[in-house]
Amino acid sequence: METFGDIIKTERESKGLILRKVASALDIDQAIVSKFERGERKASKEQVEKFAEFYNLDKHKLITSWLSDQIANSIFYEDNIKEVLKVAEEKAIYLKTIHDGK
Amino acid sequence: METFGDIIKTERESKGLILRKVASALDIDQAIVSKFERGERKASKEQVEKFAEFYNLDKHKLITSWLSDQIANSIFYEDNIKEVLKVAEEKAIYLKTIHDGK
DNA sequence: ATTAATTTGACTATTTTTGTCAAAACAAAT
DNA sequence: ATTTGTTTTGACAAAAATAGTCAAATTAAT
Repeated sequence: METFGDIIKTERESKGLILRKVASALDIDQAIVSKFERGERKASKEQVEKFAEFYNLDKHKLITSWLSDQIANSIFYEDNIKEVLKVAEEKAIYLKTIHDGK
Repeated sequence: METFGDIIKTERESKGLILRKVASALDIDQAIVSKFERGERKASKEQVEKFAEFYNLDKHKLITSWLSDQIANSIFYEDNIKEVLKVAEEKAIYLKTIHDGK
């Protein structure tokens, strides 16, 4: 249950890199990278992909982590989380079929 | 699997109301109500609650429908929808515990 | 064909998000 | 304990997304 921030922070530390280096390599302000790591700001999908490439992480897994963070943050205060997500899944899969099949 | 828009449109029609009436009762521009019904614009939570009250619908159910629409729209193009939602559920439930328990 | 109802789109205002920067806080090392 | 390196914070401005208003266009009904 790691957040996107946890993942990129752990990865950076395991590689012994400092924020400034990562920031310049990815062309993102280091203050922003710091905020990403602590979940204070939300990265764009493009930025998530940059991190995946830079740290050599599975892009799909990282995006899954990032997307699920956002969804979780948008509904954690609701009291019928499971129901909401169950319905959301049905709808998403339905939308997917008409999207693909269209 | 009804969307929020489907619900409020069906409800309006079953009660034989015209957009203008609903719009004025809820103090929302009729163009916006029309767009809500067709899913072209996203309502705020306050607006969803207004609709629930006006049409005498279960507030939680309507919010569930509205929230799930949004989540579905945000991920339907992903190819691992189920995984994303599974992780999101774990995270949301976790966040809920620290939120409540805090 | 007239009237009524809905939908569309352009426009503005407001809010939210984004990036940038410098200073503050913190940590490590000498 | 002061210097040096790193991370975090917050203020600010620019840019983008969202929201509401309105009138005209379209569609439907009588």
